[in-house]
Amino acid sequence: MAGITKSAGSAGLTVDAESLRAQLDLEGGAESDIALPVHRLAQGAGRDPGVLAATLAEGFPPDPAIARVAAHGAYLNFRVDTPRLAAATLAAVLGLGPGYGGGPPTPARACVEHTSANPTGPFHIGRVRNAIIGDTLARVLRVSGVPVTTQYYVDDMGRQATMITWIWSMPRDAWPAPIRATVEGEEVPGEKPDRYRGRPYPAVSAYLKEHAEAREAVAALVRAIETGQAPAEHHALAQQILDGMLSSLARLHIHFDEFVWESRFVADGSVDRVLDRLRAAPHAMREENGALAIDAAGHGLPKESTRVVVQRGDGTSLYVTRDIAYHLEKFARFDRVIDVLGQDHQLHARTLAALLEEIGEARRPSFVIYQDITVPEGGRMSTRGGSAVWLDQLLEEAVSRARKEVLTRREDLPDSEVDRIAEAVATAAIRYHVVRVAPEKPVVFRWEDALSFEGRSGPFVQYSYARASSVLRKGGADRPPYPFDAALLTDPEEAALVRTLAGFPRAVAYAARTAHVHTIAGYAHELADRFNRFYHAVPVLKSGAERETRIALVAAVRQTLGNALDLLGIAPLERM
RNA sequence: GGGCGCGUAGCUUAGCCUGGAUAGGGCACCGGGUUCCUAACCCGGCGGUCGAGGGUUCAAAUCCCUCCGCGCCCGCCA
Repeated sequence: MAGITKSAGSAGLTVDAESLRAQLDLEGGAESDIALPVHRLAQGAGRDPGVLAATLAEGFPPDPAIARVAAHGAYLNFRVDTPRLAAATLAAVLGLGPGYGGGPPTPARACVEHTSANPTGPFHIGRVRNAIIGDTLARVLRVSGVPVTTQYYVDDMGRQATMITWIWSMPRDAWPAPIRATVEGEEVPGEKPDRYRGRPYPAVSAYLKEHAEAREAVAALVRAIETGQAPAEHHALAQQILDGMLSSLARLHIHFDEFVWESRFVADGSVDRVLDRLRAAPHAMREENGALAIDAAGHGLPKESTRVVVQRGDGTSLYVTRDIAYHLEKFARFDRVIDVLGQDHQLHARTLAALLEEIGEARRPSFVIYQDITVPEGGRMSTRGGSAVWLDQLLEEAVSRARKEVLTRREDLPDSEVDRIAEAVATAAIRYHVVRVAPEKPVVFRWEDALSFEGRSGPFVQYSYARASSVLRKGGADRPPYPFDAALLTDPEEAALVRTLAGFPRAVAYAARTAHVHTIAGYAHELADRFNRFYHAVPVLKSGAERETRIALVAAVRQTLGNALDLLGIAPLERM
């Protein structure tokens, strides 16, 4: 940087280092590691860009970090000094270990709320994107130095959960026939509770559409729950189904720090306090039947959704109102509040923000919105339409395929090890497949894509990690120290690998700043890819004087790959 | 109708915030590579009007406008 300003100075230009920095291309191209297009400078000075680039290259003072400067057309290309970069990078990776890529601790506490699926049945693929994005984001923020608490908001207040209680609190012979049919005949002993208890749900939902008296019964139950008169089994049913869903998520290495039950905000009076504030809000209005609404026009909501009802005519609360209470609590405990939401909740998010403004609350959550996972036939995955694929089904299929893959290449492993590897490979494939796409892009669920173990996949990264582990193992270099002489790393593949390694902290910082966690998946693939190329091009254990140094490089790759896998919630494998 | 998002080779995806040099991967397809550290790998090839049109700019996949197509939402559901 200083070199450029100096060179520009001797060429008779004054340049602002700040604006110059913004123009630098840090990724570089085929010819460079760092590039500077000089068009803008040339234009400002009324010079010819090509000539100016050449002049600047000529006048560039020697810099130990820069091996070579050359003008190429209107571009100034810098090649960094590989040994120097390698020395710094290897020292950082090997010195920091699991901490490489992370940031210093920061005091601002964050809450990441994600998943929060209603406890009404098994977890399906349509919901898994939320869980994977949310969990990955929490991991990325944590290593970036942010103290993160993850929360799962359990809706035990709404109609959905109430429908489960309604049906299960009735004696079985009192169930309407079409609903009863869903649990009879194919009842499986020992079936997961989410599956078993969720079985009647689609039928109940359909039944209610046709039967007003059943709808009224459910509404009465909602009122009872609201006033603390919930049937004894209400909470236990929700907990059972939740436990079933959580055991599936646990296989994807997704866990939560806290579970926040929605009913709490009704029970502790905070919803009432929110309603008091809403009643006093500038745009509150009372509907004919006693319902309370807010005219939220002027808060930037789309035209036809400005009248927001916050309390039903029968006095019961609504989801958005309870959500305000929940957010007020989050604001009291955390400095940053992040909600991971499907795009179908987009309007809810904006409504929430509008209502927070209505009651004079200055703070807002930030939202990570992702598009749905759809089925190939079109449309979202639906339990009722029978298009839902359960996460458990996907896991089962993935494990069975992974097992087959392991067995075709490893006959030497004990069964327990095969199982362990198959499970790890299966979850890697699923997590990677879901997280690799930018959240704003829609994803169509296809079995063959979700179960891919090669190319741009989780298992590919795991494989590279296992390969690096194998090299270290065979080289008798399982543990530090890893002495190295960076001056020996002169092969182009080594240089490229070092540059990729050096880019990890930047990749993590970017993901943390933008919540675009899919970029970590891209980085992991890039590093694995570079390592595989290096592996094929350059001998490690069979090399001569470079052996120690290359072993150190492999150790650094293994460490960084491991750190990236950890961010993705994927288990590293020493062998596979 | 309104709001939000998306549209990049046969399929899939990165890049868009912060405009720069021949738009980067993967799958599929074609051709190679294993007496050698794990072939879930590597090398080469094929394949692109970056949805369409206009504008801004020395320079547009990227910024602005219009249009087209697809998805979601517009409940006293969550």
